[in-house]
Amino acid sequence: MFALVDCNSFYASCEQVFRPDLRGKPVVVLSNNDGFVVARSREAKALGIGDLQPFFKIEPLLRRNNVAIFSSNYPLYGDLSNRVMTTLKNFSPHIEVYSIDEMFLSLHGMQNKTLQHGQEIKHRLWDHVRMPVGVGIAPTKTLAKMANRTAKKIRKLDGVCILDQPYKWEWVLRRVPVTAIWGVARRMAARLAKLNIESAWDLASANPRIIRGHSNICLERIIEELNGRPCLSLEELPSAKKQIYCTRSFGKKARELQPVLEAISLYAARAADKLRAQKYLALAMHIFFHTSPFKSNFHSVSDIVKLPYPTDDTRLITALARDTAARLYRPGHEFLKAGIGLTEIVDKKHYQFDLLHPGQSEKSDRVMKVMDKINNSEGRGTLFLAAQGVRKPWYMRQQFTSPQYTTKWSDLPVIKA
DNA sequence: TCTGGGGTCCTAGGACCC
DNA sequence: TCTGGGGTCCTAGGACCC
Repeated sequence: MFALVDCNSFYASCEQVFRPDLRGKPVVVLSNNDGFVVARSREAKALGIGDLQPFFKIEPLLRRNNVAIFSSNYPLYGDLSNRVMTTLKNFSPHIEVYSIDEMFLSLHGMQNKTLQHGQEIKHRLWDHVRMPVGVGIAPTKTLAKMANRTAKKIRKLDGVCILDQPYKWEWVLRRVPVTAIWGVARRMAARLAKLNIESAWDLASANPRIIRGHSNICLERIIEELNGRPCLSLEELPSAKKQIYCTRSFGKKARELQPVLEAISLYAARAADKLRAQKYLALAMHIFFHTSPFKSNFHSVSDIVKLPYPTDDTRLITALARDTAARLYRPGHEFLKAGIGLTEIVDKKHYQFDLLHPGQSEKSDRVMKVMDKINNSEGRGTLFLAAQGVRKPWYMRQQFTSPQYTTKWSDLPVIKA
């Protein structure tokens, strides 16, 4: 049996942890650059605020209804996510962290008291972290996802849903469209509709081989999983990243080369930081920037360049990223977004170096080590390359950021006596 | 004025090999 | 008359996830 624990409106719930005055009130959290609504408390949903709505379009509605608005505060969310995970480890030795707000647990050998178990998980997370969650329990991950969704939709279930018998999951699957299934979205649904498959149950009772002819192996696995036959296993060890991207929209559109170069430099440095944290080296890099796709004359440039040797040196990666960006840049455009990706990455420890090429110098390693040490102890961005610029007027908008309550000494909440 | 960011996996088709 | 069979690797593009 698998349990899927999914935090309710995770980002909004995180903001409420240190603002209990906002409990029971409408709260929304915006994406980077204050672009979209990415999380809504239940009360905000009740006001008719949809998911992924552009902020500028719904701002009047939010103001009118006194909705609490927050920019994304990832240090806070990441830390609370870790606390949720730590608490869950008391319930099962086998946990997969699927995303920042979702964890799968293996409940092997606990078949008989699953409902009680689910309730305990929910209550403990509220007691320890003040995090409201839904719990779905079923014999496969796909059904556990469905159980979780059901736990949140049907109030009577009180946040916990167990689908441990075929008649139970048949009841649910008959009542939801295929798009309610994990791994089936709009485009797949359109193709299935042509085969007269509309409900999740239609898909569950279809012939996997025939469906595969119309699609791919993923959908065949989904059918098996919907029938209680596990195809997806618990992945306890997070797999190493295969590519590392850092990309952002500009807070103020870039009309000149300078802000583009500064942004590219900053994102190159961030990507290199992540690369070193994973103890990997990069062999190639993807650089791109573009204007708004919502406007006419959409202009987009990109290039993939090889690094001279496998490296994790911020200085080398930044220099090449800047040269590439300068080469791609054409004046006369208002750039909306820029980014870089490290696309070919290899394990630093096991990489076989070229016999005739010395590769990255030890001096480079030492410089990067010092840089990381300072930035880890004094805060990110304490030591940086001047190429990133100092004032950064192009940096993303974050008008409504809450304090980093749990990860920054100066933001620690103060209790008044 | 104003629309996120960071990933993964799969397949088809081309290039190339013996 | 008339041009195999089996395989690998790479890339672009599609689809999906949170």
